[in-house]
Amino acid sequence: MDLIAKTGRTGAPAQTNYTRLRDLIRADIVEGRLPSGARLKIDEIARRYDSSAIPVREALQQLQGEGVVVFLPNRGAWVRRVDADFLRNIHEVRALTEPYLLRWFVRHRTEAQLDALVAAQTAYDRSVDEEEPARWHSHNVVFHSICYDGHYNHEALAIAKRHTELLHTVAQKFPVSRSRALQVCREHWAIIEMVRMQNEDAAAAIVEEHVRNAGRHLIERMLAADHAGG
Amino acid sequence: MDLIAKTGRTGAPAQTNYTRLRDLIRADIVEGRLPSGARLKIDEIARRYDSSAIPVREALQQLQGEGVVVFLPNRGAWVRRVDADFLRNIHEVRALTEPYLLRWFVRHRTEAQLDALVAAQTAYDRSVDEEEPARWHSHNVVFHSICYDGHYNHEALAIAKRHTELLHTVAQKFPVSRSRALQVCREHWAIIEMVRMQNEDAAAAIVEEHVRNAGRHLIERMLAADHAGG
DNA sequence: AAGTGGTCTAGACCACCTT
DNA sequence: AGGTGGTCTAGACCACTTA
Repeated sequence: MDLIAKTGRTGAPAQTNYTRLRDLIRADIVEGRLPSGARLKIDEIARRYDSSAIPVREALQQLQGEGVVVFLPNRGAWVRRVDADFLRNIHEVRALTEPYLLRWFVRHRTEAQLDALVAAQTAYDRSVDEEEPARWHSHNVVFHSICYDGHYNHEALAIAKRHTELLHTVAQKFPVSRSRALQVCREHWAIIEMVRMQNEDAAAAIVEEHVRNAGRHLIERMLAADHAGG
Repeated sequence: MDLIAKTGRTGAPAQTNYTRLRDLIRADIVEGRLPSGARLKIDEIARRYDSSAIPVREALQQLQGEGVVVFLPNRGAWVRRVDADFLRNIHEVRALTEPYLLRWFVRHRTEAQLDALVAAQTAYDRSVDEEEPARWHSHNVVFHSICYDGHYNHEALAIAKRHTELLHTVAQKFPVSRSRALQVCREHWAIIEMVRMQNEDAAAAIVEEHVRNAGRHLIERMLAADHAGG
């Protein structure tokens, strides 16, 4: 009973305590429950998730590898602080990798994938009208997942995934404006059109600009909130 | 005495045992003393570096984050196995990031940096004539370090550094042919010329081709060695 | 069904910060 | 000097593998 409660094991465990903790802590960081810059005291976290020091440390080490946690030897761990420079940096990398990833999708997409993309974007459109800003972003994630998930280059995907996770933490805190959300939808439809036409170069160019716009908007939002005294 | 021997601490320690182990193990992997695919048994490694289980595990977790070690929960750790697919994948990413990194260097280089680049390449030229193949690669690393090290984008640099490390492990095992080394030198001189002329687009185009050539050659060498029964 | 080796617990140790 | 909290040791535990 205790064991099941602690490890979440139901009967077929190939999961260890530290992988479980890693996933829980990552979710708490990505969703903003452990905010940017928060100190991660080992005992505190161990109590929070009903565990102990070593598995917590291992989880944090893995998360450091993913870039969401920072360790200072003998000084402890923190949630990585995301500032404007960092956002600019990862958007410049995204402006390289996302066109690259998209090109392969344009060449190898199936009709079913195209349909899924249209459906996802239709849901996004509706979300902007009907849901609150904090929920818009998950539609964005879905849209890009459809484009990239099947790519053969797992190293590039790992980089993209890391960026997506880190951006999620910020997107929660600084949701896009309504006008930007509408622009995102237009950009997505433009991408869909080029995917439909199998125009690889045009699709790549649009998504590159799309990423740059996203970066600019997010940084503006963050700086505005900071100056307002957030 | 024992403490100093164990931790390498001389009097001003801001280093922990696991960071020391991480650096030692990484060096052993990168230099090929712990070969691709090797099983990393915790107790064995602990004895090898005169330590114990927990610091070894932490070191290995960090190295997993860097991509040179792979963990399977409850199954242990291995030196990441580098195959042809993996090499193709990271070269495709490098073909994106290196032109990006080089562009900034072309715009912001100093005269002193240009001189350093010429000196480094001159040493490389000489090395191909005078040193054994296994030593050529370090000149390559120096050349690219000069171009990239000052870049503001630390996230892009981290990606590049990770790739450089992983490639070093393979470069040790499959040194380039003499003819390819000579071609590398020509490509480097072409890059230098464009850096001198501050022709950003041309420099980017050359380095992209340079990376693609390097990837092709390395994969060919690896496959040839594998078929020969490596 | 025993062995191997990865994982975790409790508690000691010790680096760093504050007073 | 004392306190906080990160790091490490010894040993128990337990998942997975081989026979």
